[in-house]
Amino acid sequence: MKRANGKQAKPRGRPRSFDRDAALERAIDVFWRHGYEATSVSDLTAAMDINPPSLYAAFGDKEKLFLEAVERYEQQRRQTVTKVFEEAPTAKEAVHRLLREAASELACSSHPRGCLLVMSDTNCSDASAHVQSDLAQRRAAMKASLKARIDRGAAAGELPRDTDTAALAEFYSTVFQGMVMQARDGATPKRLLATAEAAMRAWPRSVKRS
Amino acid sequence: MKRANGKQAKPRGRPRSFDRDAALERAIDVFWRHGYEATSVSDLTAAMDINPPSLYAAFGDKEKLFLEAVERYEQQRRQTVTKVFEEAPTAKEAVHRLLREAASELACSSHPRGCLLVMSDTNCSDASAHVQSDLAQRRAAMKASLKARIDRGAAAGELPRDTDTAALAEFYSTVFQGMVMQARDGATPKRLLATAEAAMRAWPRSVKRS
DNA sequence: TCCTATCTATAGCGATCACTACATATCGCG
DNA sequence: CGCGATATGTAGTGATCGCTATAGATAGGA
Repeated sequence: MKRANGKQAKPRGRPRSFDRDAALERAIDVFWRHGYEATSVSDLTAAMDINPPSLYAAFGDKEKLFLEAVERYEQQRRQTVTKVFEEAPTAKEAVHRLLREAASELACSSHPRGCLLVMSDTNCSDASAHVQSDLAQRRAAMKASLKARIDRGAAAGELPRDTDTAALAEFYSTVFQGMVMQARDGATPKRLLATAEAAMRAWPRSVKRS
Repeated sequence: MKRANGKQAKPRGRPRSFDRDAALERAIDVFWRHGYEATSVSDLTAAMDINPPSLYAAFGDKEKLFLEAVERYEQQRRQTVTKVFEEAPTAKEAVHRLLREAASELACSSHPRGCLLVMSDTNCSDASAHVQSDLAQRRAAMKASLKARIDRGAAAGELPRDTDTAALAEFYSTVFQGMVMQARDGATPKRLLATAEAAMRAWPRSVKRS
């Protein structure tokens, strides 16, 4: 809004007395734990250690804060996924690494369980329809990037010619979202990994003997 | 509570002016759409076409009403699943039918999308921990009955001897929960069916040629 | 008919929701 | 220093939350 030309201007009034980035990280943690609607503004101000007016001045309102939290969360996720997709030699290996990474990450003890993008999309009233459609778009984008990586493998001849890559991408997205729910229900990284390995058995096999 | 001996006693006071079962069905529909926390008592009284005191007299409170709704919902589901498990000749066929039935049911237009047991387990505050643990128990029971059917097949020699049936049950539970989320995001029965078929490719294959 | 029991509708309880008016504090600039 | 600008803490706004006190309505039993 106010920073469009110079990289750092000189703010005129009283300076902010808290670290905006650190506060946003705290907000991500709370939203990650409870989702959008179930997180109250007083939950947020308590976790961020600021008062409501500071929150509203710095982030707009609860919805804008959430969307900014989601954006930052997903930037980091996107970085990981992109790296996995680029470094894996084949589409199968890319999916395999993605699910293995998910198995260890979804039940990691250093942050809340599950995925922020999935934590807010059930148990919601009509009031948050705008937030819901934003999240749905992001999930669709994730599925699309998975399909793009599979298509690359298909173009390289890694898959049977009649493979439905959209269906394959949807299947592995489904497995991922299921793993999120399992992690929420207390699944260990080990059990999530077993599920990931099982899912890889569904990878299309060539008709001719390999 | 009050009806323990005779099958139908003669109530003394003013009779209830609404159909308790029909009202419960309406409540199931609302909870199914929005989950537990995101459904307000006024949402419920509006849908059930009664006033708050009638709701509280007939069902206790919002939590008891939800648990009763879940119980009725699951009784019906359990009936279907039990029938599928008993009639299918093999464990593989049982799982296959279960996923196909889920594909058509989760995106059926005659009721809300998704599964009531899954609709309430994200986006929730600490206040509903009791409800959450009830739902978690029910999901665990569903997974256990799936494992029991697979074990029956394993005992009949349908599976490789070293098969981890618990992991297999967990994998197909994961796929089911993922399908619930996909249905929430607008997946059609056709696409859900494609995902179900993909999941069946992960069924363990015997080492020796069949 | 009157009493008790139960259900019904109205109206409102205290608590919490997302959010903000207001006065005060702290900065750059003149 | 004073002045405008921005941030801060206090203390609240009206709306909604889950839930209920109360009084009137409607039944069976005396």
